[in-house]
Amino acid sequence: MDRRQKRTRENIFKAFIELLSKKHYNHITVGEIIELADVGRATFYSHFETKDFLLKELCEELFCHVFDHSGKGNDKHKHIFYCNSSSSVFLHLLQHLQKNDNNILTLLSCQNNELFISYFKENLKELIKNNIELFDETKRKNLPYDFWVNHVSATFVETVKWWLENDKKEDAETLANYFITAL
Amino acid sequence: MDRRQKRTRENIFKAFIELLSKKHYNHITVGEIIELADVGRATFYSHFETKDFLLKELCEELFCHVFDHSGKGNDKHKHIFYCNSSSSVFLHLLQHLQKNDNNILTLLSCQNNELFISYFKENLKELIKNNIELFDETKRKNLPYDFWVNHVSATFVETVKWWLENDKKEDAETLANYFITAL
DNA sequence: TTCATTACTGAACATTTTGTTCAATATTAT
DNA sequence: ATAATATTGAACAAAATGTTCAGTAATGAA
Repeated sequence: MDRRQKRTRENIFKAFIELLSKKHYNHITVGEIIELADVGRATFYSHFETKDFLLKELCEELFCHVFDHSGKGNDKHKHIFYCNSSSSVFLHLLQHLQKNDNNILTLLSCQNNELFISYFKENLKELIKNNIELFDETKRKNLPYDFWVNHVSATFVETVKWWLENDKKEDAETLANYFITAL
Repeated sequence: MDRRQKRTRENIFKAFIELLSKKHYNHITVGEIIELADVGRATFYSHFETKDFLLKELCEELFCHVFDHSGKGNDKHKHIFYCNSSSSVFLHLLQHLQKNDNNILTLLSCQNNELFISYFKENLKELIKNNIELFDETKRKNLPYDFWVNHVSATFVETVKWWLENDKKEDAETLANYFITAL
């Protein structure tokens, strides 16, 4: 890919994330994005059909990168679920979040976090499905599979949201305990 | 209140709900709303400052009505939590939902349900706080109060969402059992 | 280095949507 | 009946969207 394209794309993403951390998605205009990204209007539209598509591509790029489901590639992220207890799974994920890798924490904390929470949750579900045996066996057997996967994923997401809304006071271990206790 | 005002307001709400059930909030224009509601542009803006305010007022009117927290008024809704088990609480609420009272089911099922889910969840929290003793005592004592309230509320909401996304196949009793089992 | 290719620019443009204004009209409560 | 008030519709400015295109700059490959 042409260096110019990559640079433009990154500048737009960066500007978009910065704006998202400050104001509501609906009130961000293409004009603001291109001004902050310092690219021409025509350039923006040659990269992204609309603002909605920009959002979608940002989500896909970020979340697919962090939650790498493919068997290939390096093992940087795949290790996340190579644990033997559900609490250490949570710890690993939290540690990634705390470092604000790929600005995921920024996006999960922003006004429009529902947009990103849903991506986060969907990716979590895949991970949980692949490690379903780590969680309470009795409940798993007494509930529909989809329901249970959704519940574990939702509980995880809610734990993170609660943590974010309470100024991230707790450390990873404490939070992991809350998660496991609630489940 | 002047009959004209009430009628206009109701027409606008009705048109807005109909549009919300068909398309995304962001893509609904004031022009569409007033056309469907059959009111003048100036009239719309004399009632609601912006589309965002229309949304807010709709939410407040609907949810505050169903979840009547005040001690006064008739007992139509207050009875919801006059139960002696958490599963019958859930049954009561589900029964209300199933009747699509005040179009709440329509809104919780629409494309933008996050907007309404958050109102639903906040109102649920209040009800849960007032009936916290109905739920698992061990967990309640081992988790921060806010965390536990949020978890119960979120689990409830997720159960309803799961039900909606799976074409409402289960009956109220089955769903109540899932909720209690997960909790 | 040269050169063909490709991306970016910026300004102009049509179009859509927003939110306001106001004089004329219709409805309401008393 | 009438005074007060809500609605109308049309016109308006302002803002945002998405497109076009000729000119310029950066890039990768030879």
